[in-house]
Amino acid sequence: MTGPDSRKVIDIALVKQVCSNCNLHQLCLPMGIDMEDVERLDTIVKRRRPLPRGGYVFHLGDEFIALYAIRSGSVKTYTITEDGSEQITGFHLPGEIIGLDAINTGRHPCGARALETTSICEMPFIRLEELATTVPGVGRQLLRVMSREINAENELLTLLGKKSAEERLAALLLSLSMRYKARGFSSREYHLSMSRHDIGNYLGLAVETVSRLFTRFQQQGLIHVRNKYIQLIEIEQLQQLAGMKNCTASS
Amino acid sequence: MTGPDSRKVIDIALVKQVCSNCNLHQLCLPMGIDMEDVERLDTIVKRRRPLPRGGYVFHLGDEFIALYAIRSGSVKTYTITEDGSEQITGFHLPGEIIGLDAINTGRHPCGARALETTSICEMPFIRLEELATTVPGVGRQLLRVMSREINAENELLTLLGKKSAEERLAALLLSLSMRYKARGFSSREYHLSMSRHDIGNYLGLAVETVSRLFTRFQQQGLIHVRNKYIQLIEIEQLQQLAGMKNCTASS
DNA sequence: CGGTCCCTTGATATTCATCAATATCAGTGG
DNA sequence: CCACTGATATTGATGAATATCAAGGGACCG
Repeated sequence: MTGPDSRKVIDIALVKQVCSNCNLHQLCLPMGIDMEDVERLDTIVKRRRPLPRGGYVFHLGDEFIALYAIRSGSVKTYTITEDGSEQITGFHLPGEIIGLDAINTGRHPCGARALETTSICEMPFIRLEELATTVPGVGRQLLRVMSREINAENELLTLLGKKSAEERLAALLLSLSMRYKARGFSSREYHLSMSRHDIGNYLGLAVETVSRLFTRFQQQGLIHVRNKYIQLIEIEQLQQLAGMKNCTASS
Repeated sequence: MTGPDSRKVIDIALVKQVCSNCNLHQLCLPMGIDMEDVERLDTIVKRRRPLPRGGYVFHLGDEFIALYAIRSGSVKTYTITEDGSEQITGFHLPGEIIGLDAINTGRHPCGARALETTSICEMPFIRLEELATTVPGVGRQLLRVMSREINAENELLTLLGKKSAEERLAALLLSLSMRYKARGFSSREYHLSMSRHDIGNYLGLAVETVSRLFTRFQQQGLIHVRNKYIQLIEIEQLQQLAGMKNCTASS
């Protein structure tokens, strides 16, 4: 740590530590904002030390101070029902912003925990609002991100309201696949950072059902799973499965 | 209509046609914005003629031009899945704002139809954004409204993911009750503007299940239903039912 | 190397959807 | 006012999807 090139190492680390150099530019808050303004955004973003698996980004009921962007790793957000059981409301990948649901009440109505070692960018909301008044693009983008969030939840609603267990799992696997792809990772294989339990919770299914579906999909040659590592073999068939169920012989 | 006091009648109608005099002030966009600024908001709000039952506020896929506030009546928003079936994503009462999910893509990812004769206020989004840059309160309130929407959807997610049919219906009835109350109507009795089919669709249940639950609740003396008119008799028991299921003899 | 959590698999139970028949309601026109 | 029509709602019988219960195997961690 004190060798001749330690300064250089630190420099590289620092360079990576700003929005303008972040490869998630196109997904995160800076999207559609020009360079000059991104630099102003940079001044208010704080980086926190990496969170271990299971660490809290924020707790349920915490006072709302900041929005959080995921830099690397993954996070689950969840609420707790009156009877004490947890409902996971989302799995979040790098470039996504969490905490938006706290703006309304000033307290976090959900909690957020890291599913693996995770780096977070903290954006104090007051500073962000200030910035929004001087930089119109920031306000606009903030609205867009929130709108996107509403869209995502609408999709999940449809999933939980109308779809079978099969369709739900296929949809989740494909959703993760597409989102990893958008982030420059493989869309054919990835690491499931969440437990089977979490998947079941999120999809409104029992753990056992999820487990059975994994084995069945594998037997059908659609996927290949080995613990947390998954390969999607027949993506098209999965899409069929996720989308339309009553299409065995018809249409 | 052409009697001596017709002018007065018209005047009253006109007076009611502005945000500053709207009794939904505390729920709608003007919430927390001071009088002066509300008047500026007034200048961009357009009132449309009342929509008949079944009329469209906007269609699925329509270009996004404006947000819409409900002035009176009620509206359902819905998406259509790939296989053509509809998923209702919300029932909306006076004071609520719809269309927020279109900001992201510039197109409405859901449709919106009146459940009964309904009056709507149209707020062109460009004008609203302009206003937000000059009046910070407007931008802040817009974010808050969106945040509230995300919260509402999170609750629905929990409902669809974890709760039994009984719990879901009880929760919906109570939600409507509370929302009517906040609008100055009775929380003990109200008019169900949506069909049983819509209720089932929204809650992820078959129509028949909804119907059976209504009769069962009635037999248990919890409610009294007659067609679309409903009275909540045992609100506390309904809350029990909506919240925690495994509490018959235990805890 | 032992403990604990996580995952898988099988047997059974339950909830709710589906199918089918009737009943009721809201219009429409005779 | 009444009969007629289609939409909407209720009710019963049956079945399928999925939860629950129970037990064993495997992975991860100190």
